[in-house]
Amino acid sequence: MPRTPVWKSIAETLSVEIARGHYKPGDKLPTEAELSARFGVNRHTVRHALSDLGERGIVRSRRGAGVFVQSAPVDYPLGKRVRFHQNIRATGRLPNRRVLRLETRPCDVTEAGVLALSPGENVLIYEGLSLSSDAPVAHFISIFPITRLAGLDVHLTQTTSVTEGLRAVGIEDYLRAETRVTAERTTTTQALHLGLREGDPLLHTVSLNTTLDGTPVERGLTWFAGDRVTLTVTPD
Amino acid sequence: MPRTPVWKSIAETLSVEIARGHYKPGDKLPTEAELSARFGVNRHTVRHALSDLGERGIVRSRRGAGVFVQSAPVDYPLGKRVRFHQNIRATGRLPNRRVLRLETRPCDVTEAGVLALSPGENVLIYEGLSLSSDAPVAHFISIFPITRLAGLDVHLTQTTSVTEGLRAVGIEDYLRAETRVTAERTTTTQALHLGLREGDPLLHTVSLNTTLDGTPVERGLTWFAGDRVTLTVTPD
DNA sequence: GGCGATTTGTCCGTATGTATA
DNA sequence: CTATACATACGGACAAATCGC
Repeated sequence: MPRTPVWKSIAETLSVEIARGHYKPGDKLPTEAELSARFGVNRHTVRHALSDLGERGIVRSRRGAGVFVQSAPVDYPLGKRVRFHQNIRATGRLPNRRVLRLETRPCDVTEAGVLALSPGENVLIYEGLSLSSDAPVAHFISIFPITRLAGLDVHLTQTTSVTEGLRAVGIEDYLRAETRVTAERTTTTQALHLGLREGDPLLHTVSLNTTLDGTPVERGLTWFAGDRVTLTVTPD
Repeated sequence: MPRTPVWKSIAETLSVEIARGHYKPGDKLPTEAELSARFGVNRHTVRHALSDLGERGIVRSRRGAGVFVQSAPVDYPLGKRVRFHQNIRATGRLPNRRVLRLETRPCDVTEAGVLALSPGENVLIYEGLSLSSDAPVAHFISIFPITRLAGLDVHLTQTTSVTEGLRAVGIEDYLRAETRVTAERTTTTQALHLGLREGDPLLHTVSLNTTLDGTPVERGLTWFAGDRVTLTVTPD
């Protein structure tokens, strides 16, 4: 059983403290000397941890000045309305999407049940990456009941916003009916897509969006990079 | 009369041992080689039994790692009121807690801010494990403003329910003001406590409970075993 | 701008445990 | 079993960049 290296646990500790907001973007971390005193290790070991955080884009070091927090996790509120573009823009970042797949195929049994479709009815599969200022924060697969949303596939090739795509096919508003959250490990391909290392933790959500009258419009599967996103729940 | 296949009786034996709690959720079963030695059959026969258990969702095998008991994850709703004992009981399991620490110390700056305390005022630290039918599902640290909840420490030695403890000091009801969710990896000690392997993913929540008039009564840090708990969010 | 203290970057070396050929 | 390679961790020395006075 391989023991986890000291430098790795230090990197994890610091990354969590940054994620908690203990150190905010732009803040200067303690000096390498202070950190090595705090963790009771050699300065080189701290440097190893810091260089790891640097590679992940979490901190950046400036010789003679110090090590500074580069990026903090995005706060991602789960409320009545969950809108990716809005959520990202609210943190002062630029939302974007990279499409990996856009295809139509017959639904399976669970999809039929969740989306209230007849067995074999077609669904639109929309898979891609969610970017926040060019940094990938999530891998998503959206499943739409295309038979009720004719033309959505075309609109999704023209806009990166699901909300806009739905509006173009007549859905003015929609609500988040349920979100289920679990923690998972990255698969190899997800690690590649999200720029993580294999086995890094992910927040996996399974969600259902419906129209105001309760008709399902989207089943969403999303894998958020665990150290780049904080889901927030605030009952109204 | 057709005799029951060997693989089927092996599957039945293992399934009973899991149900008895001999192997708890998250536990690693013996290797296929060990099992084939134990039952005196070929490894392929054991594989047949394990694949049967896998199809029934009782175990899950991970290449290169082993075969693991895959309990159905507990649904854990995050709403206006979040109550551990109620949530677990609602799934037909038996809730319990194991106390690791119960101590009073002066609060730090973040605690003072969150709990609306003066710097240096005392807080009660309540750390332990949350169990669902004896299987550990979470590691928690609760921080209470003990100066406003005199006697809570005594009551928490007599009940495992935070809700009951708070009622005993006059808090009849309390609300979940906010929950923040991130994904992390287990530390070595957490892996030991939760019966997970080092690096396994955790759901980490940071929460705040307040009285009806908004006075903070508990800051909670909780680490849920990622594969044993599903947090559910349903806006009212 | 100059100067010195601070801080990171880079190099030298030593020792240990683990995996692999 | 030996030999080899690699990752980890520690210790020290000095160069280069930065910042405050």
